[in-house]
Amino acid sequence: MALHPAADWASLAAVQTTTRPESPSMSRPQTRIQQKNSETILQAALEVFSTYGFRGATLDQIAEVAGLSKPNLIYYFPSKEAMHQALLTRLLDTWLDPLRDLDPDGDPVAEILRYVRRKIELSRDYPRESRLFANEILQGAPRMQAAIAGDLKTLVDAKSAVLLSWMDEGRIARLPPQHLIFSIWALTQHYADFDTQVRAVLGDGHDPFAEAGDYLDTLFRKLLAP
Amino acid sequence: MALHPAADWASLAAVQTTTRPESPSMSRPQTRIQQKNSETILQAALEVFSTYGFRGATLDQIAEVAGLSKPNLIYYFPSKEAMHQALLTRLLDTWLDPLRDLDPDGDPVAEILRYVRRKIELSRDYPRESRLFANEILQGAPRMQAAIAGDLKTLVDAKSAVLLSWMDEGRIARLPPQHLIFSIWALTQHYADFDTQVRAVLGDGHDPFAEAGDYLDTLFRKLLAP
DNA sequence: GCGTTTCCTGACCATGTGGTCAAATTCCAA
DNA sequence: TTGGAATTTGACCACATGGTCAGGAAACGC
Repeated sequence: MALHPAADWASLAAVQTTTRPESPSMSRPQTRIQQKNSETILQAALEVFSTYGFRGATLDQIAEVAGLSKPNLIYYFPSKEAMHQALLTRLLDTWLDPLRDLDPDGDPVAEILRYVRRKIELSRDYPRESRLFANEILQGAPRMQAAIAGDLKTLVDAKSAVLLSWMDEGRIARLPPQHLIFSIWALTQHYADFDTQVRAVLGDGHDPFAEAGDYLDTLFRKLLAP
Repeated sequence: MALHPAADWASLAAVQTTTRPESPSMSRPQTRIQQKNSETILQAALEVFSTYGFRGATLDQIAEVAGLSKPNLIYYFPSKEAMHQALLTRLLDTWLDPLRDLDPDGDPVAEILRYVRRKIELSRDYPRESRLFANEILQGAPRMQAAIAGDLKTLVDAKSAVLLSWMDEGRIARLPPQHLIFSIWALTQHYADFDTQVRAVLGDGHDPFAEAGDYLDTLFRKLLAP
């Protein structure tokens, strides 16, 4: 008799700004149908949210893309809000993983270039996720404030310390570490978020992401050279 | 007896994807009241559109921000669409001006750094405009396709040629010129579009735009050095 | 096969939304 | 001061939207 079987409420706490009092922590089993349909719904929701933002997206549209009825969506997720939350939660991990992997014991330039490369690959392979994130931040991060000021800031602070130590050792140029990280985000996500513009300006016969990979490799090599 | 007195239809043609057949090109006079109110409305619309995107914005919200009644909005602009168009049209000029000013006869590095500085200032002083633009492109530029593939591409092509000639003369490093331009856009607009994130990560006691100005100056100096 | 749980949907509802309209009010030149 | 034009708005409309609900259809354990 469990309502909204697929919604993994426990995992939402991470992103939620206001804490829910209850969280029934219901029957976890997840049947195969549940697995499949909630995934279908999330993919459709990602498609629509990433294009129109939270307010601009409609359940009817998501239902159409998912090929399911509107009440069926609500069977799996209690609300539009919940779909959005589920997407954001999942997104944040994917997004931060590459930065987490920055190895303090590795070669500084190689580590940073590897991070840049992985971020470009994320932009190429998951542009909708990138746009979903961009939409959320553009709107002032109303549903991610906590995660940004919390997990994300903590991680950036930690990695900034690593960068600073590399700079102190003279292994890379001395630069404001946070802004260095911002520039990696800006440059890589630009190719996903502004894809339309990039392609229109480049015209035909270009592979934006391949070119971006080379260009950014050069850029950061020159920037980081002590 | 002119309806929608403030809407400057002639100027909209530039951005419009589908060409309007008529365009009455009505009485241009523009009374002081018209001037004031249409400006108030556009400011309010900018505020709301830039935050929620076109579909996420509502006339009621815009009316509330403008301090005017909803029918009064429609008295000045025939539709929500028209407000959006008016904003985009105005925006594009402001946005491209600094790039237009890139002087082929000036000192290459100085010219590019000046462009970067002006773009950062735009981000600092007109963040809403930047976000409006970002929102539009994120959604696939449904209302700016023509302008992007037209005016903007033309301008970028022209300036790319200038950059290439500078590279040929060995005055700046050889780089793909379009991507060089993209990186200027990405890095400068990031500070307006992702302001929330930037501030959350930096924490208190920072002046994001001032720091960005210095950082980007360094970045492009190193990047452009032959 | 059968009872129970899971899954699905047509019909519906309250509210929000873009936009209209007739009438009221304000502005301004003669 | 007054008459016509410009400006403003309350009331309204058709439609879209998020979400509900009662009941039907599959799926599953036995």
